[in-house]
Amino acid sequence: MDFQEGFRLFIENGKNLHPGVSTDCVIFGFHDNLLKVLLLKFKNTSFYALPGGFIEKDENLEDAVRRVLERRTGLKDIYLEQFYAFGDKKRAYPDIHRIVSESNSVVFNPDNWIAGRFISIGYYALVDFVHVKPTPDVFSDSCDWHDIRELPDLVFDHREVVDKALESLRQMLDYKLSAFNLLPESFTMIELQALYETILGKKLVRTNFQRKMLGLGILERLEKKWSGGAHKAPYLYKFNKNKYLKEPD
Amino acid sequence: MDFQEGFRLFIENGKNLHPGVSTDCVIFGFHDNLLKVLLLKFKNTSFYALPGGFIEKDENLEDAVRRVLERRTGLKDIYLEQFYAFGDKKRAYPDIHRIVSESNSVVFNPDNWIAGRFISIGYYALVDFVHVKPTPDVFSDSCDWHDIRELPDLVFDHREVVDKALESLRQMLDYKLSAFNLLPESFTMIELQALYETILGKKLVRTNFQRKMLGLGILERLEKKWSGGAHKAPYLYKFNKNKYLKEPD
DNA sequence: ACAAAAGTGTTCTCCATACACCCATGG
DNA sequence: CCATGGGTGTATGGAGAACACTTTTGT
Repeated sequence: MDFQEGFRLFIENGKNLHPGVSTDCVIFGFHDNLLKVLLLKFKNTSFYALPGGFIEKDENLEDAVRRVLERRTGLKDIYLEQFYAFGDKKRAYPDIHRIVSESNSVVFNPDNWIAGRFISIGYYALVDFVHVKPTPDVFSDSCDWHDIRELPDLVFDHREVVDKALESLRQMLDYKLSAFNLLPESFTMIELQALYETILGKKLVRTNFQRKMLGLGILERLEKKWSGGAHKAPYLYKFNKNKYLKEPD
Repeated sequence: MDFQEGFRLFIENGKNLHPGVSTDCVIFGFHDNLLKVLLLKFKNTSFYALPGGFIEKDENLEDAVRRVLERRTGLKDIYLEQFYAFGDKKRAYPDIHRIVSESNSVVFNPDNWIAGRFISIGYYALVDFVHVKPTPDVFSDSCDWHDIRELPDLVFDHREVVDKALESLRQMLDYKLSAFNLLPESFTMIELQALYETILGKKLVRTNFQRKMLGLGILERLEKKWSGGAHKAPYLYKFNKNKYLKEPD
């Protein structure tokens, strides 16, 4: 489906949506020791934006977010945290929607509901990079990972949304032990440490980090890995959800 | 103004409001060593509810909350934290609105916008109990403090909202040092400790508590207090905002 | 004198940090 | 052998909890 037809259907569907509210998703992934965020680029523009969407009239807020996530990543059962509701009165962007529309030969009506103000609920998601199949929507010509330290300019207030998401992620890292959701099913200690270092933006001492992680009693050691390097093969670990659920609170 | 006229005007004003979104305010106060919450009781019913409201079309989300807070408490410049957005699809309560209306001789139209679903942004506020003048709105015959441990049944999902607010308050207590907002300008160490104990729901050791608080370097000691008891008068302390702003982050 | 408030000292545990060092193993 | 991974030991410092004890001061 092309942009024009997609836009027509999208706007028509407005009457089936819960009014006044949108969602923004900061989807974090981890690859090559870099923390990445999934961004869409609007067709025929250089406008980058976070994935997001709207809530259907008979749909739970979180389900609406999961629907968006599944479409952009191909994944169900994603780790998700709500982190903030953005409610500034300036959150209406008719100009951007107009430019995007006109860049795709669509005449934009400024009375269109999409041009109005939305209060947006921000969620961040943690996904296993290798399982994600980034999938653009009809309005985007790309859906790609971007290093969080080198994001392009973002439309709307999405830069602020990303910053707040990262801040929340950092704060919750130890408390919710959510980092494992960014790794594959099995991973090495070195990989886990690299992930923590990347998220927190600082070096950690290997021995202490390993003691701490193993001390949590939530890791299960599997067999060895690799036969590539000229050295000892690292152990593989797996996050044990059962052990995690026993302890906290 | 009576309920009927108020209701008519309120409903008419719907077109000036941002659609689909409401706000809920958990206003905490501290008195007689009890943590209290401000509740409204709908006129001629036994329905208790949190103060809350809607956002005007050209109004910031947080400003909308402050507008409600000022009307219910008489206070500006209230300490405020957003803690959660409630987005369940079942958040529409036509029956309750109908009963409230009919209890006040208003014929309720189920197509009325107020009967629809709202996504509600939850805020908690911390106020100085003695400065608050609880003020009911046209739909309420009382606006009163209630001990958080003995709340009456609440309408809508407001019980869940209160619980989540208290949880957030507890988590943020040390991090944001927000408890001082629940006390008068000046207070004694004993009062401060009682406040912490009430919020956290556990006893604290006096000596350690005082060392910790004084060690934060954010308290300013004033002159003495009292001449009531047959004993030494306690010091009065004041929260020093300047010292607080220097340290954190 | 008494009672409440305030302060000091000490001990323990737990945790994070830091660093030195050893062992294992695959080529 | 040596590079990498994995592990132990140990010292330090800080926070917090527990408790004993002293000092201050208003009536």
